Amino acid sequence: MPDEDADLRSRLVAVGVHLVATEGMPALTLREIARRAGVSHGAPRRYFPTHLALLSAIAREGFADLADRVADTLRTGGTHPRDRLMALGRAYLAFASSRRGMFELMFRHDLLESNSLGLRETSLPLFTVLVDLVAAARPPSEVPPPVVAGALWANLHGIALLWGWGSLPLATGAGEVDALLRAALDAHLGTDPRPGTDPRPGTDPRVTAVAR
Amino acid sequence: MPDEDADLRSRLVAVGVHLVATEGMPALTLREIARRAGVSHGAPRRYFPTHLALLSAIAREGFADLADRVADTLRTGGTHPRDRLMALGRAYLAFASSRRGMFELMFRHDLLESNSLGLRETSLPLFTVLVDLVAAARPPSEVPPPVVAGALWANLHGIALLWGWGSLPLATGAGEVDALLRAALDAHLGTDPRPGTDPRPGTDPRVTAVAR
DNA sequence: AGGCGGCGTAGACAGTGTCTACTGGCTCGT
DNA sequence: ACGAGCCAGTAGACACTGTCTACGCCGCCT
Repeated sequence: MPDEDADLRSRLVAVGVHLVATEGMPALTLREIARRAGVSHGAPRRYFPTHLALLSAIAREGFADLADRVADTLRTGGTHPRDRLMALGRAYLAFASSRRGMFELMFRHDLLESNSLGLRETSLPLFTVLVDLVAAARPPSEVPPPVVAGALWANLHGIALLWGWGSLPLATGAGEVDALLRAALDAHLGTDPRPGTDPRPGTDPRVTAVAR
Repeated sequence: MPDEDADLRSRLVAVGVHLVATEGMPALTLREIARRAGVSHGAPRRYFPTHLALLSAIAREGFADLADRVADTLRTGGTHPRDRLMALGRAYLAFASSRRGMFELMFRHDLLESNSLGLRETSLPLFTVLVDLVAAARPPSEVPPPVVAGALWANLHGIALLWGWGSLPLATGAGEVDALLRAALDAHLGTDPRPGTDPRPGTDPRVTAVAR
């Protein structure tokens, strides 16, 4: 329930965040948001010149949320870069599955393409975190860390998508997705050289945190 | 220019294919398609109960096109599974970038979620091709080929997406994307053991089956 | 010949995003 | 203290969209 006595601008994006979480992305109508905010359908125009601008503001909130979750996960996670990367990946996938509507909204092409909205800038700090972790977790190589981080992110995002709409026909369980994630890490960073870490997929009890 | 004297059903999807290629996905309005097909806006309802059904038919055409391209690429490509996988990846990325609107349409969540449309079944043969190639290209391991293929596909799809809207801040050139693709292959299959042009002995490319 | 069934038309309806004309109330300058 | 101006929000119009329903028209079959 969004704050009642705040300026309309923040109330609108709060309503939007609440709405996309409960009703899904197609419910993010300009008029519906205005309705739930208790104003007429023309009111948002004072603060957002177009519908996409409002959606972008809501999506920015989503990026902030994701960044917070990743930060929390990294704070409570292990110290080894490998573990931190695994935690980051899990947080990413958990976000994609629990906040599915918001995730869709965040990566809508027509939002990202309108570069005047600063969405790319919003998603960039997350990427730098990933780059740093990759640089720390990987033995030095000739291929620069940002490329590896990009590939890893692409992999992560692809897993989130394909898993999201169930088009990974064989790896549908949460544990299998975790295996997929671990495989991705092994793939891009080389297999984990640490002894005592069981590389067998599916045996990690922390996996269940990802399930919807 | 779609065929003039064909049954309306195929004319509609032909118009849709042409339209999404020239004007982009938001132009795929039911009324606009009907307009370009020279019929009234209610006519498509005879053949497609809803707008999404028509879009799904168009998307199916896209999947068929992608399968054909992949088949062509595999036919003219090298014989080593590694080369074939690289060609497949390039074809996938080329499709995603040249037929961008169609690519968006094909992977729209609301199309994929309506499972009664058989889209998942349409995209499955492509996946099996990938699985076979992965099985042939990779040394035997305890992690099953479908999982590796899934991870590879996720990686591929993620690259296509992130590259598509330019959110891979550092790898924007076509050559760099190719490097990203090669890195993905190295990552999921292990680094290419072939030194130069020397084909690896013992691994015969036994996969020639193609989709459709 | 006549009925009939399918194909396409035309219009209504609710809903959308954008734009414009218009208030009501608040602040601010004099 | 008081009128001017301005600004947030209202209300309605407009061109769209997708869906639904009632209606003709043409050809086919018995």
